[in-house]
Amino acid sequence: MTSTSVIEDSRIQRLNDAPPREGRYVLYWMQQSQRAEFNHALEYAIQQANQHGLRLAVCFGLTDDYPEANARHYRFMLEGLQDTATALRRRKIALVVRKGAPDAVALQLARDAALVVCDRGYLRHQRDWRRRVAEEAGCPVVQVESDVVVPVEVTSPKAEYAARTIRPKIHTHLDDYLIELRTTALDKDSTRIGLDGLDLFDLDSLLDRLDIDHSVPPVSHLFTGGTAQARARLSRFLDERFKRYDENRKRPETDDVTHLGMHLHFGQISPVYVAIQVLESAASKKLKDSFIEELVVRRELAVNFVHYTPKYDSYSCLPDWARRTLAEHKDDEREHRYTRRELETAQTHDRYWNAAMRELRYTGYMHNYMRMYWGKKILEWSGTPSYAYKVALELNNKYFLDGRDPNSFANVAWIFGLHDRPWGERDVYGTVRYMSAAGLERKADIERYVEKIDERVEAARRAGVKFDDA
DNA sequence: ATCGGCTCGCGCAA
DNA sequence: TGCGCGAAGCCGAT
Repeated sequence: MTSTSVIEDSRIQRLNDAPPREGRYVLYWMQQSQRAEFNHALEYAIQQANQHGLRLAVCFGLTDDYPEANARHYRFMLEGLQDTATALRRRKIALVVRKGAPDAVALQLARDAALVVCDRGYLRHQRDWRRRVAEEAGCPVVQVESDVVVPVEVTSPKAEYAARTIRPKIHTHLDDYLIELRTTALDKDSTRIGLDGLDLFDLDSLLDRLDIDHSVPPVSHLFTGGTAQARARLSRFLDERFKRYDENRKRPETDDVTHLGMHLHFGQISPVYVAIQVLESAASKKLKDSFIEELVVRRELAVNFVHYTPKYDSYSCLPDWARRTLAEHKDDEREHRYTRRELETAQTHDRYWNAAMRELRYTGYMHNYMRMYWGKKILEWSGTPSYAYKVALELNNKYFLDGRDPNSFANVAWIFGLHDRPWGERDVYGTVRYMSAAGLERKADIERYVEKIDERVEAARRAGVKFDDA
């Protein structure tokens, strides 16, 4: 691994052809990569500011109608932004957070900018924001892709069929992209750039003033947002848990996982940084390989999916064979049927499933292995597969701290056959992969998982996590 | 404990 | 055109 301050050209894209112009500053419109370190967009913006002899402004648009987001997500994100504002100040940069639609905030501040730099998001609304800013800014807009290891179009020009088809494509490029990002010092002190923004100091009152859904409470007692927290989690994982990662990934009663998904979702830590830390650790090659498989291959398969599948959030995103077989079995008799409300409040006959749902509701997280079982049973217990898909995706996005991530859409669709292959045919599922409670009992100490969740729910309640419908 | 079949289609070899 | 093989499994046979 080499050390360099050069940012790979393939991470950088011009989003319009507006001519250069005079301006008071270079603007970095931070929206996805919410961090002050190992952020290619930020370093690129600093380099541009230095080249133009200008100061740098960094802005963030805080909208109160982000699709499906609620107080749980906002709290975690704002904790991270607090952290990021402090870290930027140490680099002589002010973070200007303004209330409003992200594209509108970026355009306000773009009026006095010579150049706008933005980071990259792959969901429909994230792309729409950037398209509008590119069309209306009146100055060059440059997008820098910093939240994947291999840029999405470098990996592949199309929607990949499965992990096995994207895996070799990603591995071909890994060495070219797993490189350190050296920081560049900003020449002109930009601490007092004279742009007013929200005060992030008092998060409670800021959250109160936002017109958002408060029915899902924050889970700060367990998960606090921010780059510092993310780094601490990573180093604790590497020191204490990584050695058991392989054997315990299918054991939800353990906690030998990173819990980095939520930090990656808000861009609070870079996947390139995480991968480098893991590869430089003393662990065995086998462990490193299985970690890279999750962090890079599967995560970037999800990015590939949402990027190249216009309807990534609709039942029609499923492969033909899966929709065909599920349609053939849609009238099969269901042994159990539950309403969305019964599912949401964890009132089924299945104690394991209820524990998984309660983990999600009260902690904002669910063990990776239980996510599969959780989704498969929603398919099994719903009237139709397309309704099951809708319910699974909605519950996922409402309660997971990292809901609405590309991974959310890929993981939920996987339940219904995406990126998978057919298996033995049975009722309701057709040839879509089935999972059983017996499998959990065989592979894990599932009773201990149920006990662990009972304790965790109790702790959450003591910390003030409460629901009106409970 | 371990193994093969289940069942579809991609991607590569020929 | 044929063939190997696959995002995390299940089940029954041995």
